[in-house]
Amino acid sequence: MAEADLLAARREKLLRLRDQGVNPYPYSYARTHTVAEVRAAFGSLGPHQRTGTRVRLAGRLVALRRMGRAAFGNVLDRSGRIQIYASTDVLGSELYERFVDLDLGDIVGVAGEPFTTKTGELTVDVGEFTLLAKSLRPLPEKWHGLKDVETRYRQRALDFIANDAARRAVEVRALVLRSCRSYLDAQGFLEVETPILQPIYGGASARPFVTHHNVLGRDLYLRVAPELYLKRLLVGGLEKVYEIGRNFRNEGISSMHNPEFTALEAYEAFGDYERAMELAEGIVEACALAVAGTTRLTYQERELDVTPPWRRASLLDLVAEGSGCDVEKPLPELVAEIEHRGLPLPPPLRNGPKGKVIEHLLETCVQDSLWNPTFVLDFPLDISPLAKRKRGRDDLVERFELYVTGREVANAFSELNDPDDQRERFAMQEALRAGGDSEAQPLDEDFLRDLELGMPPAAGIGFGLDRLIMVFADMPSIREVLAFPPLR
RNA sequence: GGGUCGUUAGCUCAGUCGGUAGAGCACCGGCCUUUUAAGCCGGGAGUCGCAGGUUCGAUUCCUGCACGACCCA
Repeated sequence: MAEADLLAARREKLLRLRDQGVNPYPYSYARTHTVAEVRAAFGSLGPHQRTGTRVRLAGRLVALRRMGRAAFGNVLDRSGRIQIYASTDVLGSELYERFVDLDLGDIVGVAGEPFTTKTGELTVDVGEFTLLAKSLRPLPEKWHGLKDVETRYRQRALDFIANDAARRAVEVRALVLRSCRSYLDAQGFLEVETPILQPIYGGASARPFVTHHNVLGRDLYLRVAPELYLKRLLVGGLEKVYEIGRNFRNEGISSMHNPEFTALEAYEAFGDYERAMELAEGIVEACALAVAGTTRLTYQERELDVTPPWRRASLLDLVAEGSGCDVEKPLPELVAEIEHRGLPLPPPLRNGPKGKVIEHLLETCVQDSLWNPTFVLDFPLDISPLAKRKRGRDDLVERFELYVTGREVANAFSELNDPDDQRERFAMQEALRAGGDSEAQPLDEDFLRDLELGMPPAAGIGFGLDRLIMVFADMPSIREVLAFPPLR
């Protein structure tokens, strides 16, 4: 039937119900049990058992199998789906006819006795039912469901009705956020909120979105990271702070990138990046236990073990091993060797900075192999303007990136707190910007002034939570873990 | 930005070496009191993504565009 006819048929039924005095959109329903609660209470019965009790369920009617004067259906609520049974024996013929006149997709309340069928399936024998919301549109196919990716993303509510995995991803996000908060709260951290609209952006190498404040008459940036504000809280003596919120980076969309993404940043005074590693292990372990009950997971049909402690490897060692290149060479010689070996190198990188070349080698020759959690340690100073120099190496900083399933999920430093060094780093960034690097970080005088007050040495870490959620939700694309993915 | 693939009924998909299209589910009617992708009988349902081109004729071939997926930058 054409879609218009399907819609018209439901509209006619809606009118008919109103004529019969039925309110198709009543105000509330006193539910006593979710589906999961019914299963928890009665799930262990053998076949052909009655319970002698009555439950009130509410949810969406997602299947209806008529057999003359009896029918089976399925009701789906937040916690799952359960079979229901309706018969003229219990309802009488008039109510029964009304029951089987329900449409797939209708939201209903049903009250009745849980029992088990001859096959042992837990079923609710409907004694009363109430239409709670008439559905005026057809549902996707019951067996194959809704598969078309474009429709799934454009009509996400329909996707959540039809696909359990889509709903599960929303739940996993909530579990991950809750676990991060519980872990950090238990460690004595304070959850804070810092500006999203910023007069100067900073804290990450990225191009910003620009917006405009009419009353102030000035442009503002959507933050690319909360880092500089969180550090100013450290200066202010808050000592252990974290923020969970949206960052915005003006870049493309891919299976790993979304222009707005959820970040967790945590800063702890008096620690260094060793402490940040402990935090990373603790946070991920807590999430794994909350979502899966174990730290031995499966991601995309491959085993993934996130049990701490994790592998630690130096960036330069990994890159040297993965690319075969001598990364201690000066930039021109390194570029020559890369090209001699036939490795890809985007032309703009040939002029450096050298750190970007090494980072590129990490991405192209190493990262895919970093499946179980791996701390990649000690980054080049020239691409790390907010991190403290590595003890004993002037060209490196105490910084790590955490890789899981071949993807970067976190980035952490021993935070730079020497205001004069920080000013020099900003100057290096300004020079890069002058050289055409649109992602270089702008100098922030207010931040420097606060650093001059004295910021305690500190561990700092930032997680891309969407990517972490992908791991725990076993999803291959960031769009699958966004309730409403971006659309063109 | 580049390459490859895709877009057919509400949904999931076939198909047409160029002659305006099919199935299952869903929907409508009938039968059916333990089904669970229920079953049986019957029925209706399509601008074949959009716009051009070639052709007697295009859903099919060609070009462009839109949207999407994957890969590359």
